[in-house]
Amino acid sequence: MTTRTEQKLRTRRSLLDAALELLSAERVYSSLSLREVTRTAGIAPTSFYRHFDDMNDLGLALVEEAGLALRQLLRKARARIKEKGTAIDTSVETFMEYLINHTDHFRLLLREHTGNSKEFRSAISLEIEHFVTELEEYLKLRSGDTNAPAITLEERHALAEAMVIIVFNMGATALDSTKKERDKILEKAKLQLRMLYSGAHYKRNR
Amino acid sequence: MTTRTEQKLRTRRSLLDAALELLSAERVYSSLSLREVTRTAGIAPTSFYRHFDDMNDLGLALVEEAGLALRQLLRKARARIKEKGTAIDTSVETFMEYLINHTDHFRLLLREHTGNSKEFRSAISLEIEHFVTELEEYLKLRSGDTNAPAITLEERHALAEAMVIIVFNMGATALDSTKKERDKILEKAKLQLRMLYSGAHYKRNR
DNA sequence: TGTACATCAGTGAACGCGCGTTCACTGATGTAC
DNA sequence: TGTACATCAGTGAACGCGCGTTCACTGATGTAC
Repeated sequence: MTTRTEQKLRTRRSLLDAALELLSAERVYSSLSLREVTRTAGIAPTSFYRHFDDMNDLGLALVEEAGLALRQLLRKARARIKEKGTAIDTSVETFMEYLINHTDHFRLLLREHTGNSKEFRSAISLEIEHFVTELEEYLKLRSGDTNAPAITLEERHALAEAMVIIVFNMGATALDSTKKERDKILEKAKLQLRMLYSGAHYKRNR
Repeated sequence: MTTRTEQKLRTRRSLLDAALELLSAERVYSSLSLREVTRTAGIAPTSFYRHFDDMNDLGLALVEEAGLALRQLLRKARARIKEKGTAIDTSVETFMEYLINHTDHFRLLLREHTGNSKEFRSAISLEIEHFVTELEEYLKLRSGDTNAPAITLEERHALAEAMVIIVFNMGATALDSTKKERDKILEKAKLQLRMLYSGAHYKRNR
């Protein structure tokens, strides 16, 4: 790679990083301004257009990165479960670990699900749906190993979705919490996931 | 009440309504401008200050109204359950009914949980927590009537919270859906709630 | 290797725009006597 | 009931500000020969 191309990529990176940095508890992506991002990145406002069409375009690039982190997380969690065997605990803990190491990207996924361009929202929904589908398949595969009663396809989908909703909600809450609060949030989420899992498999008539 | 006071209240109302109207799938509260709201309400920008300190102040008034709707919903749901007996179905259906009749207020509660002033976010969290607490107490009361095994206080809290998360998530998804999609979303939520409920009471070791 | 030209990331000036907020005002409504 | 004064919701002009975007430019890097 030539020097010029490398430099361009570095500038692009600093724009992405600047946007991530500006996202915080108080700020929502749609409230970031182009000038603010270039200011934070240390370049002229006009240079922005050498890298992205507009702020929406930059946002989509960030969602893609966040999706990448999410898929990495899935791989990591699967590997760990294979090793340790405790599916729910391991998953939730791995999720929390990623949350802490990729706080800014996760912020985007967990809370920008609303109020941006249609394209932006769909991109995020897609990442989340992918996550649900993966969990669904994992549950299906796993159902062979365990002696739990089989469940229907529809039930499995509802279960996977509910689990993801709980985990993402946990994530959104944990994002702006202290270490101590996070541990409580983590334990609560594990409990809720266990309720869902066993409720899905061992239903009773009320 | 004097004519002048009545007129002032009517103008205030039209400001609140204008803000609600401007909230939609694409817009987030923090992206609304004061001038835009006054324009929609049909008054001069400067008149805004006769009613609210700033947009944040107006937002808080809206959250309060939304909270009121939420408490009404709780009362209605309780009354209906007493009558019909099917707790989960009735609750979810009542929620959906309110969602449709108070779409704009619910939009605020369901998705402005993030990215506004601290005061604003706390106000919304408070309403949601109130909802959780009410559900918790209902579950406690109900536990006497049913022959389900007792659960701990901690479990009951986690259960109530998870149920509210699922219901609110259902609401957020339903907000921008067609009637047909809404019915599917409704049934899925019922299923997920049943999983939670029975999982909480009839746990098994995996 | 050296030279002449092409490319293109980054720039600074400039634009028109909508914003929040202030201010002194107006004129209808309300109140005191 | 009639009059004189007080209140105050709503206004229009004006402000300074940050915004997104355009444009012609510069000068370092890359390429052809």
